[in-house]
Amino acid sequence: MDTSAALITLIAASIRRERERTGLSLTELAKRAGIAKSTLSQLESGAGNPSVETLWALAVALGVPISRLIDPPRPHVRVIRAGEGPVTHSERADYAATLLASCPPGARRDLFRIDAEPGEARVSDPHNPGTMEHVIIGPGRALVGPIEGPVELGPGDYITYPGDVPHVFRALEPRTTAVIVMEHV
Amino acid sequence: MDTSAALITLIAASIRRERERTGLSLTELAKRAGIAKSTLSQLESGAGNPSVETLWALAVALGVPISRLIDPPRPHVRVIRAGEGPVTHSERADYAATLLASCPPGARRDLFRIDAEPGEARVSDPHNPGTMEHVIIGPGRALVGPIEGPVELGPGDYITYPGDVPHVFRALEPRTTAVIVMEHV
DNA sequence: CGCTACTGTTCGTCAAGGCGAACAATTGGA
DNA sequence: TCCAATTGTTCGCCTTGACGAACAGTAGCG
Repeated sequence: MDTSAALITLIAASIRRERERTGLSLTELAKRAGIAKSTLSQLESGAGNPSVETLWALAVALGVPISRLIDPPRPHVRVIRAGEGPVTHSERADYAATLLASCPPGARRDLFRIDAEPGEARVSDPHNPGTMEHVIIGPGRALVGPIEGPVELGPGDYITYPGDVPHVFRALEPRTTAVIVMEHV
Repeated sequence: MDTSAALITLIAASIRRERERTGLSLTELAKRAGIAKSTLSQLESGAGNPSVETLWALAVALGVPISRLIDPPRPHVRVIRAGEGPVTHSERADYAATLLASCPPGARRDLFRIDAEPGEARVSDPHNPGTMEHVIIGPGRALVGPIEGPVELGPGDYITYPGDVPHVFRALEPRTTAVIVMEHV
């Protein structure tokens, strides 16, 4: 319906407004996106039901993912204490992954807390194409990354790598913890 | 261009194919989505540049976020060592936020590492509507959450709350660290 | 063998999106 | 002050997406 369309457009308009000080006028944005400024004008005014191509061009020109222009939100406060929560992938004694925030609804990422002990490297099979993983090491040290080139990381270190190739996590010190953000396509 | 459109359609088609065994035919999906099956047929065949309304209806009927039907992937391995990286919001001596992974391109979230010392509570102004924050505490303790009801958290604890209301982060112990995933709409 | 109910396809029609040009309304130098 | 270069708006024209009906291709059952 035009309610959704209106949402989209308003969001796009607000994003542009934020960068208006940096000289991002309606005309300029239309030029960068390669769409008619008349089209953009109508869009921002709340009318219209843009095609994906148009929306795509707009998102690229704005430097934001299309999702930013579309998907709706959801509020809630939730706490999971250390030691609580569902434990997935706990098939081994030296590696426990706690699922903090699962993907649905409305999100594209899974959030895990890792508690690991030194031992065998844990090798993960490739996830869906386009998946990205973000790892932040807490206390401890670990060897993390694609199987063909893992990196040794210490407390506070951060690494990101494609999740659609085999990758590895191997704790190098006792009671090594980490946070993993698994981002789906 | 039709390359992007083709991508979208192919993805949608493959999602449906996955559920074909559960009786999700093209006709059935079109009916549920409230769009003409001719439209869906052309879409899945790779032709067309669907409007947002159409795509929206399709995504809802499939029970997947629109992002799933659109956004492309991106590969890369990147490491930011503790102490390195751009430091934003470091206006205070007792609170430093390091930006690990910024939102564009292709993502909907910002990833921060927080290093904080006990002191004044850091109050964040509301972000864009629909924003969600996920916080995982590393070493230390902190008071985190919406300003009207923050929660005391210890190592490994996790909390999520809306980012579009005023919220607070106050370290309770020296050298408290945390990981914050800020998820945009 | 039909008959039925379904699959997904292609056709013609209508409405709507996207385009460019012409349009007012502001700003900024010279 | 006047001219130039912006701003974002509104107009007709053309293309194209979305629709519904008619279409061919397949099971499944009496």
